[in-house]
Amino acid sequence: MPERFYVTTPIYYVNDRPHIGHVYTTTVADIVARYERLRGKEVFFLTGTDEHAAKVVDSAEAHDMTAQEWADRNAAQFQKAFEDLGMSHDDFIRTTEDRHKTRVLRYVQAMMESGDVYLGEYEGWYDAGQEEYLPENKAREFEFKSPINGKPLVKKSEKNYFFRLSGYSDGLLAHLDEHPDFLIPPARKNELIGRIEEGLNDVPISRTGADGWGIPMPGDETHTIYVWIDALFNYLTTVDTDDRRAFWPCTMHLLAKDILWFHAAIWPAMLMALGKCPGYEWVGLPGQVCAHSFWIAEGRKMSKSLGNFVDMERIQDYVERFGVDALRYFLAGYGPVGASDRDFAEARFIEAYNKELANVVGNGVNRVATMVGKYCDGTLPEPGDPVPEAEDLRTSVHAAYDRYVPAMDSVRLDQAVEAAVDVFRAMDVFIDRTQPFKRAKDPAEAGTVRTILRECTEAIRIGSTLLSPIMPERMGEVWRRYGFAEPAPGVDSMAAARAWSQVAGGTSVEKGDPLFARYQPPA
RNA sequence: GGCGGUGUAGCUCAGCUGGUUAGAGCGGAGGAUUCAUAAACCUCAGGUCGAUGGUUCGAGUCCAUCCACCGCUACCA
Repeated sequence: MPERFYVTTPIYYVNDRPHIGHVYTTTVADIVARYERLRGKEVFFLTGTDEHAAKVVDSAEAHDMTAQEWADRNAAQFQKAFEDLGMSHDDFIRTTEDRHKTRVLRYVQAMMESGDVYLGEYEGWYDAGQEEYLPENKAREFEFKSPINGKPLVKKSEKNYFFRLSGYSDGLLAHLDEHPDFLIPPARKNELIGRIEEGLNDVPISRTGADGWGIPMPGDETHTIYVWIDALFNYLTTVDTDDRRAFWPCTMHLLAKDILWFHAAIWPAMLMALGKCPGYEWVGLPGQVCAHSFWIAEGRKMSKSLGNFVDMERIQDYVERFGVDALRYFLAGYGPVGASDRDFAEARFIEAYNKELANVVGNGVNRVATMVGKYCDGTLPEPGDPVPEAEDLRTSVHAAYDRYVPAMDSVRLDQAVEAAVDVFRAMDVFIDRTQPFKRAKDPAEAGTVRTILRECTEAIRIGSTLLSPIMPERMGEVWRRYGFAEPAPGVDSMAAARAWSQVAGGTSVEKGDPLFARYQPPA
């Protein structure tokens, strides 16, 4: 029975246009999913759309559509974007689907019966645009206008259903203490603990006047389940089926830092509450919440007012110029996976592309293929005479491998990428030291040339395996050219790849076009 | 206001529990080579390690204070 691995992205707000933020989180999830599949695990990778916000109704009206039509149209844009980028998600959940709605109802019903959801009264300043209440002090700070769109806040008092978050601060703190890796990066965990220790209030989880859009509170049609609560449950509803239930608890939730509180405080508390209900004993807490930071665009914060979002059009432009895999490489290697924001800047992209992908990885693959072609008639030779420098190569490659695995396991994609590229750097150094191209002129050295090229081939096999979750298409092409076996599902191909001397001689090696053609900026 | 973080060569950053002349990559300069994508290779950076004051035989590396910026959060108006 293979180990299971369940990874999620947030479900994306269907009123948004897909942009670099969505693409980034989903790409990171995709890389994690591919890596874990390579580890031989049974992976379930989920993404989707969050559709029950009241603003969806407004936007639909503005476009002369029904809310459902509008949601359909926009959800399709996300689906297309992820499809175009080759994401390997196993399912795409939409909160307007019956399979989601029916289960959310059951969960909330159960928590009402257990007393963790109760009817109470809430008074506050409501921001209709954000569908959020602001506490009195906060509202005053913004002069009773929405901090987002500047529209006046509305003083509202209403009966609401509340979730008893206040009852879970000890439970949350204990969980964070017992599971040090529950929330990464560590800086976020400190923030979270600090905030929990300041005290937790119960949170309203329903609103009124939703006009039939959204999921009604069980037994009270006048209330609709607050969209955030509805949305969080997607992680559970999608796998709450007989054949998928074993994927719960979710292994990893990936998300951006702005929605950390919902995922690392409210969501786990809700799961604790639900897990106490009869029939839901199987509902445990997710293994890890991984909160990355933001991309900024060419040094400036992305904002609607600046209109400088890196949108799909711009992303497509990068894909056309550099390829999807190069985009993935940049996102992984230079992205805000840690606690600080990163700059999506063309100059950084081109530098990474030329210096690492073209000059090191692509060039290395090409370099060896050419030599095999010239010195061995394009056929991978059997090893020949010993070459002492090979020991250094193996040591370097294994050291890189051993840095890569823990980096991937902790979602430090930047470090993982660097380690993987180091394999190719080590191979370059090895070639420079041993100079097979000089030895090739001396017939007495034919045996060492064969050995050198075989060693290089091993390095390429291992390096391409490490890079394959990040650049599946290009690394697949390397495997094809060199005749390497494709990783088989269900076995830990990553662990197996570490061993040396796995490539059989006698297979032909194809040179092919440059893997990553050097990019010349238009002068 | 509180808590936390960051501030190291032109740029992007490494520097774990304090210890020989403070590192890498990129950019820039020179050289060498030809197996490779006009690329890969070698050499070259004398930078108050944000500021000041401490602890110590010895501090980017610990302590205090201050400055700048960032994050979470509170409060006042």
